[in-house]
Amino acid sequence: MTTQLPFRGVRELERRGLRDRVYDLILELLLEGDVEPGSRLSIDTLAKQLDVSPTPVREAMVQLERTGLVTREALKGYRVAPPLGPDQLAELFDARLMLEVEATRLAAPKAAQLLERLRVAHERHQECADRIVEAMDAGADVPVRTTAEYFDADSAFHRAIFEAAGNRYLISMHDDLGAMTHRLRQAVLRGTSDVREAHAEHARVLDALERGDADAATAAMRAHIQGVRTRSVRDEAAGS
Amino acid sequence: MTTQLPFRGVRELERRGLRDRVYDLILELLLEGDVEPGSRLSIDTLAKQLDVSPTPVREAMVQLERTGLVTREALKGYRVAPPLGPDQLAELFDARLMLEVEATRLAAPKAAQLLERLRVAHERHQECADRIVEAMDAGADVPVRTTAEYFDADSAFHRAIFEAAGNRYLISMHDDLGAMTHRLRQAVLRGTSDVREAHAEHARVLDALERGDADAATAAMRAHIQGVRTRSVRDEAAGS
DNA sequence: GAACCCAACTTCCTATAGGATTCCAAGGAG
DNA sequence: CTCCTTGGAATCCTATAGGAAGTTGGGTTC
Repeated sequence: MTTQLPFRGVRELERRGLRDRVYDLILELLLEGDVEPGSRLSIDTLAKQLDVSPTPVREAMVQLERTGLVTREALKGYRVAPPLGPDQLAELFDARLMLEVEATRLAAPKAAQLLERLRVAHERHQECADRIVEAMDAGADVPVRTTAEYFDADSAFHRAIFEAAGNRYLISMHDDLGAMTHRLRQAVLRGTSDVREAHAEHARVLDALERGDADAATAAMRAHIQGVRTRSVRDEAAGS
Repeated sequence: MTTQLPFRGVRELERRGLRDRVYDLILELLLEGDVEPGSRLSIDTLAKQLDVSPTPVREAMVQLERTGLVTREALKGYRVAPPLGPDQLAELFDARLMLEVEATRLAAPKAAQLLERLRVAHERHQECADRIVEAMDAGADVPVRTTAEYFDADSAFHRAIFEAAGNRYLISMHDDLGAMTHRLRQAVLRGTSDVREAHAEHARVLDALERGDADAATAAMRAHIQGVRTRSVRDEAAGS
């Protein structure tokens, strides 16, 4: 029977080198946020901790350099990238604003296939937001699992738009900024209003796309990114 | 005296690992265009040819993956990336259009410091163009050295704008597309009119920036990229 | 007391070797 | 004649070892 063919397909896709798995592990380690910015990332130490040889670790680090999460100095090794300064923050938002608006503009005419997926992501986003607000209102600590799901849902919404735009270079650029954006999200999540506002802004983008109004969609996306920027700098100031 | 300090600074910057040198060599090899698209790039073979061990070659290949010049398949090795298809070409130009226009928009207010450098690059561009036109009119083969200088001058013009824009993420994105753009330039350089038109389009951008007219500058840049796109597809059709 | 120098340790970087996988070609069955 | 199988060669991938550079701490000199 051919019913098991997809199985094989998945298994084929899962066949990845050790380097890729090491990459994922270190990436996860960095995104958890438990590592001190500026601290050294010793190749040999990481290799021992992960119980592999230094070679695949070294390759993963080259790949990680691209994300901006680690910095390299020849003959001196790798370090966890320092936190984003104010100027770097501004540049990141300028770049992201350009990308997201352009992606929305390109995706708008092809909204037909996009909407279904976008609604699913949006609903999941809402569910996660509800859980976070509920936990925050109760004064309890928000579980790491919950915030991770929230970030994932938020990310899925934007990613759907980029994939609908159908430009592999835009997607690549978006992914490159993904790690940085993730670091930001963690910092932004301070109050319940942030969650509500973000979701409402997403809703306006979705609404405009449903109406087929491309200009309104790009404007709504612009407003969303600007909103994130505003909340970021505000929370940045309040947090420090 | 401190007059020799810059010397030390330069020497410090030159201190790079073997991996970086290997990267440059392979990159140069790929940009020369002498390699067949789709052909395999054996790690061990490259290592022997460059007289180094496979490890730094492996690291360089990971870095090269980012440029899009090589593709990797786990456990199967690296290959020279296939030539750009029509759809990929369109996406590349869309992305570049977005980047260059945004960079021009950001750079326009800071034109004061930019203009000097831009004029130098523009003049060098003209000199190179003159030499190419002269050689083409004489029916002689254009030396590789000459075309390389022309590409470099063209690239310097755009790079000056990006650096004036002062956004490290935009610069990074631009660099990522650099390798692909280079492959395109080689294909575009077919007739003397292309050289003249490109230079004239640059002139309009420079002129608008000198007048301090940001809108005109972005419009001129948009027209320039569109012009390159038009010439690319035309030559693509004529060449095949 | 401060700056400089030096030695030992740690870490990075490169080279070499061996196991695992893929590719290709030759041979045999249908 | 076509398709499948199978063996060997080439290649990728990972592990280990040693040389080179950086880092830290203590001692010395001004």
